[in-house]
Amino acid sequence: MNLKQLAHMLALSQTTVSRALNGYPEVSEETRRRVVDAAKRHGYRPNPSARRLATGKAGMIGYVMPTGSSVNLDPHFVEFLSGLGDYAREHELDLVLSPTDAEDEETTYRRVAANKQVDAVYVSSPRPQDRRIRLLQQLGLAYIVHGRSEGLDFPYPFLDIDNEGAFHDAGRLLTQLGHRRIGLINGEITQTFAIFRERGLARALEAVGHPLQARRVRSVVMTEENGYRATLSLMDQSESPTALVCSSLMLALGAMRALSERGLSVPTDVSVIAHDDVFPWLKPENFAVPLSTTRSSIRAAGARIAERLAWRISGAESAEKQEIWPVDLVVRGSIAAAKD
Amino acid sequence: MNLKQLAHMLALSQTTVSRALNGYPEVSEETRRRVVDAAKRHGYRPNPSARRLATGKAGMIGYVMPTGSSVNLDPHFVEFLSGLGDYAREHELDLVLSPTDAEDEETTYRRVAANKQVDAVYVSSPRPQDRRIRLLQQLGLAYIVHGRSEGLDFPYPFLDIDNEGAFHDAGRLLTQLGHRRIGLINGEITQTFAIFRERGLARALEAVGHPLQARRVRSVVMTEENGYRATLSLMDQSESPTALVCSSLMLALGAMRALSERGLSVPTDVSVIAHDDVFPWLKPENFAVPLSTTRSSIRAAGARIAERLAWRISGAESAEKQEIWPVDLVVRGSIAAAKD
DNA sequence: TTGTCGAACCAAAGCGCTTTGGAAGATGCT
DNA sequence: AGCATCTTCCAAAGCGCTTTGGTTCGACAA
Repeated sequence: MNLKQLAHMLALSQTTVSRALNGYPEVSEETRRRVVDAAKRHGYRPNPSARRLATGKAGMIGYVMPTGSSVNLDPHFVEFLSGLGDYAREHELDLVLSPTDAEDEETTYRRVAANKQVDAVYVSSPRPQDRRIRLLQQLGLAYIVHGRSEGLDFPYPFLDIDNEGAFHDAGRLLTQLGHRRIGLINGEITQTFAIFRERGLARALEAVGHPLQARRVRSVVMTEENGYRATLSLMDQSESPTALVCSSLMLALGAMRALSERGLSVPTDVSVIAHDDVFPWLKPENFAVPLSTTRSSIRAAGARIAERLAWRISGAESAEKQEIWPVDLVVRGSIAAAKD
Repeated sequence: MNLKQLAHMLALSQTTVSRALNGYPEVSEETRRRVVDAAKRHGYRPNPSARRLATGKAGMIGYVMPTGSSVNLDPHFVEFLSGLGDYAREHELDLVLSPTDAEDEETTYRRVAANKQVDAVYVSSPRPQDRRIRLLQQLGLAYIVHGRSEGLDFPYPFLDIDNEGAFHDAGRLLTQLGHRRIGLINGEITQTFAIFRERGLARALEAVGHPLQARRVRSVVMTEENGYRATLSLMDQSESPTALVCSSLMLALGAMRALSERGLSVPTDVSVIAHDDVFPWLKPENFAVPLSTTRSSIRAAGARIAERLAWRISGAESAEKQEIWPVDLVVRGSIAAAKD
């Protein structure tokens, strides 16, 4: 069933039917009712390709997805996607994933923009001075960044959590408990979120006159194994940390394993705080010792991004809206006062 | 830059340019070279919407993605996606995710089929007599199932791993080690993969005259917490299992926590085997006690599905090809001979 | 020389929608 | 009655491609 057939069946022109369906005013209410009714009855659905060709609007949002043997999409992505889906589902918004060679994202962004298959894209895991953002700006493709870049000389729309504040608060709490030797097991420092977290923790330590020492910081891809290794390397130093802050639950899992392997107990010997993005399948309260966390639902962020993207497309949102979410600090059994 | 402009600039008709670009024979080799060359130089890219409208071919593959507060996309999905991306990237194949209310997937499938936005879809987490498969068959939309259904009266294309064989082998190994009381912590039994796994384990136990007891089986959503709970409930029974088989690493993680909480050590008191879908961020060899696993890369499956989907679209593959991958059984420290 | 055939190219008709630029008829005002 | 003004509808022109159904021209055979 296409427009032509529907129009013919109603003895109306395609113009009128199209307008009736799209809510234009040049149609009498009675006609509109008839049209809408018939469309529903016959299950008419405008062909999106045709519509897109005519209007240039796609009704889809995109994501340029880095892949390749060296790249691992991590589980955060799927949670984010869930959130995106939560919103998109209710608006019949589809999501287009364009896989790309991680080394050459630019080409893919250009292709996506040229194809006009999507109205807007979101960008994740931004780095300082992120080239993708500059490129999108220049290509004129609508976008929103999940996270933040830094050092860009123009305003760009983003949604981020207060990573700095979160890790500052975590650090402050630890210092209040008397900890001075605090270790940080962070994500890759090329990403701004990691930079902000380190900055936050450093600020808290400075406030008590014990700057964060570089030798107590590790920046790694956030896997269990890396958490384990980083922890070992931190604990095997002289003057080892009395507290550990981890950037993800995966890292914390590895940290816990390393600590127990070294015969160190949590929180008696070492306090641990980790950032929790809220996964349904692994919860900090279920760690052998319930884990204190800075918590922010990445799924909620996904839903919010989808919503803003939708607004952005419809022109209801400015291209410069920046949004920063506060982060909860949830105290559980994994922290205690420093021994010495 | 569109076809018209390019054609005009070459002083050729659109027909000829189109044919040259698409490899039709009615064009002299010299002309073709000129055209291809000019197209490349000017960065001409056919507008996909227009092409789609004209041909009906989309050049994209789809996935109807259940979402909603009650649905949790699990981390397997992201690994699968990585694999899909590995292949798709090299073929400029995009992936369209259509989020759907989990209660009403049918509507979404119909929409996807009607929209003709994608040439084919893949179906995951099939159940016995899966209605989606029947629907797709009837809608005439090309598809491949990741996993298997059961009890369908027509042949359908799928890629599955040998879940039955894997858990049979795991069970047989355990029985060979003298275990007779074996517990199974499975995924939701509505899914065929879980059914096959239970079947495999049951077969192995029957072979030694000790049928799998229903009271030693749990079927749960595969989270750490559920693994923990299921393990507790199994171990707190009289005649508790001397060995545990888990359907995922997440479950195994919870199982390990439960066992250690009960003061049971692995493998001395309890042997453990789990299925490993191969995640980069959590590896069985890195468990406190290295975990024996049945292993099959879900990422590889994703890549293979993408490949087959591409063939399917181009008509190079039959609509009935079924493929079953063997599963490795990897022995590590978590299993030992039964004590009694 | 004429007729046939293949190679190489082209004009134009879609694909299914939106949107521009009217047109017809009803209504209001003087 | 005459004219302007809405209201409501329509024909047709795109959007950028593919594909059908030619046409033209040179080569070759008779």
